Amino acid sequence: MTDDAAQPSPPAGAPPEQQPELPELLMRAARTLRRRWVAVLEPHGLSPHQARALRAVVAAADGLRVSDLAAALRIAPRSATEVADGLQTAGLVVRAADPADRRAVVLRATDAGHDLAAGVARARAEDAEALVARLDAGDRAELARLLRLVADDDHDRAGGCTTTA
Amino acid sequence: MTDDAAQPSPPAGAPPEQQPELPELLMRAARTLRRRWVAVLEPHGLSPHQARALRAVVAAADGLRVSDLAAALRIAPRSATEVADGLQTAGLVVRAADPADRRAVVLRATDAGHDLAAGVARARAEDAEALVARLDAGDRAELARLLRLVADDDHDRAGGCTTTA
DNA sequence: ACCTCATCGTGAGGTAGCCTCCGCATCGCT
DNA sequence: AGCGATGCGGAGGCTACCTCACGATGAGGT
Repeated sequence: MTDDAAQPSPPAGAPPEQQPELPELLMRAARTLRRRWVAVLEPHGLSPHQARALRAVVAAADGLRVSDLAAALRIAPRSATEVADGLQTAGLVVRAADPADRRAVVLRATDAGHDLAAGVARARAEDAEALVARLDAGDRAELARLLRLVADDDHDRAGGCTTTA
Repeated sequence: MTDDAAQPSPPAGAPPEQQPELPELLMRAARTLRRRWVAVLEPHGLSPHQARALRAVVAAADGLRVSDLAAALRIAPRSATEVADGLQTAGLVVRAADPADRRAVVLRATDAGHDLAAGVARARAEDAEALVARLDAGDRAELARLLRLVADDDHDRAGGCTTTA
């Protein structure tokens, strides 16, 4: 009777002994990705979270409410106020009254905000390109397919990056 | 009420844009994984970081120095002290004098610590198994191969989880 | 018209997790 | 010895979250 009870490592010598490694490998790849993403952001003076927020604001043609920003970032509304503060202090967004609802405040990207968002998007695309350049087209498609299988229970659609926990 | 929010990908633009999806997909899969990992940990009352720390302590047969814990967690030595405090408060580790160096403090897992670590490892393995159950053996091997290609510039080997930006 | 309740943004205050600077005991070397 | 280097931890600070409370506003009922 081989000891197979809750044993993380498969019997030595067996070829298929990488399953337990898979999750770790995935986390490692993700870590690599995030490290690069942070590195891309750094020269622009943005945190990953700020970058996500800026992207959301830029994407909203007619302004983004603070509460919508909170939803986009998956944080409490109160915390979104702080993120907005940061972006505003950096001159990337401005607050304006929502004509449709005087309680609300809409965030709108300034020219600098648009420029920075575009620059970041470009830099990020370049970096992503560099990263996946090691894979040929078939591999990319295959990887995408497999990742989709693993990730499909993730019901969120926020793009970009992970925020920590 | 405005459900505009963030638009993930603007289809208009550069033609060859399948790659930008890949990194995002990867991050999403990683997020899924981490969410599950946290869920596994929660009933045990551990944070991901504590779990990593406990694992490191348990793995060190003759005790782990605080500074080594810091290295394992990639945090400042001072911060490792705090992590150790948490584990000690939870009764999972004890501090003892290092017979070889009276400056040093070695952390040693208590029985409870060993038990909990074993339980967590089992739960995690089960969960990981459940997650990759969607893939057949060939897919797993393929995914592992592709992830290795993407992750190879990551020079650390810490398992489990990420945090920190 | 008015009253009530939900919603919006934010001030106040709290927590977790990290950091640096510093001090103290101890090592290792000369 | 003497002295710089090393290992922990106290003090204090930062960031990024959170909840609770509040004033202003919007929307619906009567």
